[in-house]
Amino acid sequence: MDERQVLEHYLKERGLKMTKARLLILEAFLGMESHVTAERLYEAVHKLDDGIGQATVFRNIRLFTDAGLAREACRDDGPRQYEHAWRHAHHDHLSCIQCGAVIEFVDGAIETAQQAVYKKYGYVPSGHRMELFGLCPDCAARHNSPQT
Amino acid sequence: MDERQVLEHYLKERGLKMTKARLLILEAFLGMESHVTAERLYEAVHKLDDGIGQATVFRNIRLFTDAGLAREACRDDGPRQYEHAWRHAHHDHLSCIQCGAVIEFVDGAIETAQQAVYKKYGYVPSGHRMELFGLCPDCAARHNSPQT
DNA sequence: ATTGATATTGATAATGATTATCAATATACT
DNA sequence: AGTATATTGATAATCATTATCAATATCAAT
Ligand SMILES: [Mn+2]
Ligand SMILES: [Mn+2]
Ligand SMILES: [Zn+2]
Ligand SMILES: [Zn+2]
Repeated sequence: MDERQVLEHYLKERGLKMTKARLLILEAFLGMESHVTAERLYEAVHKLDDGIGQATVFRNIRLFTDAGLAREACRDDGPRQYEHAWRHAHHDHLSCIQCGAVIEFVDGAIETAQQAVYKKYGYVPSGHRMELFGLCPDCAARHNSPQT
Repeated sequence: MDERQVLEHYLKERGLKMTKARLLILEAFLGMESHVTAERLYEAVHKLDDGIGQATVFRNIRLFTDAGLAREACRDDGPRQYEHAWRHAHHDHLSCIQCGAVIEFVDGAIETAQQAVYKKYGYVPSGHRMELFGLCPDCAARHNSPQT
């Protein structure tokens, strides 16, 4: 089952309709790298068909999220960021506060410890978001030897 | 060194001035429980002195953050949330997606594992943010027995 | 205490991101 | 093809926050 089929199934299931715009936005999204903002997605879509309004892009990336094709990535501030969710497993982020470089990772020990926290407080897990901030190796080096 | 002294020190250090409004907003903030929004802080301040504008509240809670008296709490969406930072150690959040109940916790195993992740990728740690989502015990119970 | 340089304030406009509104149109069943 | 209704694009509205700016308060030096 590929992304288009997932969407078609999701739509049919609740009486929604497939449209030219919807499909185009999906294709644009699939062709972009992770951490896409609605604005950047709109720009990409606009190149393929300049008749598509940006409200439609906002509406549909949101729909894709409900359908399980996209998910909101960590964002500290600024516009919402989306990443692919279909066949893209959960992961957390390690971000450089200087240059913005982002590493995606999964750490077994952390995931296990998180389950223990849920258990301790009697909560039923539904998901989590974790972002580690720091200086990437390059920025750290530049930081320690400013103009040597 | 109490909060007021911290602020005074921070101000003097960079040629800024202490004002009536500034002090009032600080006192209001200190008198409120964690996870305060600028709007709620403004309401509290307004009761003490209705001549204080809300831009001033926005400006000063931001200043407190720079001064190390406040810090931004996790927020998924909606207005920015602040919590006390002076003599309030780092912690993470476990939130109920149904009723919004929030538990603050620190887990040694997670903190240790996070350091290992930093090391693995050669990043210099500067902080992190983690929020676990789920159903609190009450909401989970209500969810399993809707109207029994 | 008076002065003077300047940081601060309150009111309000502006911004940025997202959502709501709505008439026109496209879609998908029959 | 006909029909009910979901969708669209344009645009207005909303929400949280920041910028602008003239008037005022602060504070270190006289
Ligand atoms: Mn990611
Ligand atoms: Mn907290
Ligand atoms: Zn970097
Ligand atoms: Zn709950």
